[in-house]
Amino acid sequence: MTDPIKKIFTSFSTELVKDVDANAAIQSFKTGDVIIRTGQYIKNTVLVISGKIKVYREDENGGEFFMYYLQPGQACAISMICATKNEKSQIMAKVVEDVELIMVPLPLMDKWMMQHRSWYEFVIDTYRSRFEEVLEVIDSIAFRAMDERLEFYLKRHADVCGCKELKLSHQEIASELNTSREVISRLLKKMEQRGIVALHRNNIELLK
Amino acid sequence: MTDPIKKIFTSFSTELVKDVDANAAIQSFKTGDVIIRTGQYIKNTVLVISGKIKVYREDENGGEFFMYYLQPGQACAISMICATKNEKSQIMAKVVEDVELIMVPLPLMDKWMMQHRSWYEFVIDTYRSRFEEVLEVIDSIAFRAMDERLEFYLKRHADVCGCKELKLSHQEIASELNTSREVISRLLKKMEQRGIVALHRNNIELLK
DNA sequence: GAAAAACAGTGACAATTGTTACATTACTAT
DNA sequence: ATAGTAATGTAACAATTGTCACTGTTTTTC
Repeated sequence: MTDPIKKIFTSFSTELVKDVDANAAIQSFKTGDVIIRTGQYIKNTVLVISGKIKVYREDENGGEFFMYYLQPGQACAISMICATKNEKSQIMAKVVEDVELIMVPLPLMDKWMMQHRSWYEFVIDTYRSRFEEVLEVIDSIAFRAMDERLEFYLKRHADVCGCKELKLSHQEIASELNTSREVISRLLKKMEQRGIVALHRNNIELLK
Repeated sequence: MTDPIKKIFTSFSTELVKDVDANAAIQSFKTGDVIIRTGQYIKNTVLVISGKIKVYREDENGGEFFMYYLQPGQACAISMICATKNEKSQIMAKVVEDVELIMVPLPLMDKWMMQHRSWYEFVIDTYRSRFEEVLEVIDSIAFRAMDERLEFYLKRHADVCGCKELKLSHQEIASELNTSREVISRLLKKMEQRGIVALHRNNIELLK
């Protein structure tokens, strides 16, 4: 197991990798699985070895607002933050591509901060990059209308999947931007007319 | 100087207070001063002794979206995050009530993490509480219409000032919610009709 | 292969928010 | 006291977004 950890979490020191290997459990989830629900207690810090996870903020009425992706080599900042205080999860995380996760038990997360410089830096860097990502999300909702938010949304998805073909239904996009399907259909049509996308069933092709 | 630090940052250990006292500079700012601008490099972690600061996210067109307050006993999470990586500020911070700040130089922020357990916990707790606050902000914009956002905004301000009389102009509120004054005037009038507020010049009185 | 379910397109209209334009009121400074 | 400025009120209209109703198409299921 040491090898893949070393490969994916390149900044980890040799001793840290050993410690991870010795103490952390590997867990697998399938596409569609919900790893953490809002309100659940978090008992582990989650590191992603393979696959993809989408992180959402939920509201009382069942709304699921998409915030960001978690990818191999990354960790869930919320799980770090909550873990240290044994708090409830403020977010919901759903698997969108089968994942293998390293589950680091709560006490170790804390202990390693003092023992391993590279863990400390990884954690701080995770905080920083997530905070920045969340601030960008705020930008997009606070300063932008739905058409620009949609473009921002599609771009982020394309970046993560590394391709121009997004396998998303209009309904799915609408839910994740907290609007209605009709609005998304309308805006996508306009984008198609402007030559930015080509629309197919369950498939949006980015042309630029 | 030791005394006020001890009093305000109650979780700090005696040794930490000594270290802060010996190494950190105290700096004062007046109401209206901008402490950090977007894009500026951050060289210190900022702790608030007295006064109040408002933290904003800016866009290219001069929009200033209000995110949260910083109050005595709190620290700027962004300044911690950026400091460790010597990054540019992603936010703008404005004094709304004369402040005294402790400026902790970048290298110490890091060093103390290893040396002082109480500093470590303070930093982690700052991350956590800011992250949670920012997630709540996302809720309010992602899931709520302007009328509810306005109520949320007014409530937060009342919580911080600890009073029912908010000294805010409609224009000010509009800027901080990134909408127009007319919209705010309109919504406030409706709230007045519902008996939630009483409107005066530069003064909104919360009735419930 | 027929029925059901999921996906997408679209027109009509409602509600909310943004914009323009101007009036009125209340403070401020000299 | 008066001129000037800042703050607020408000009507009318535009633009965006949300909702409803209905259509057609593709995929899935039995």
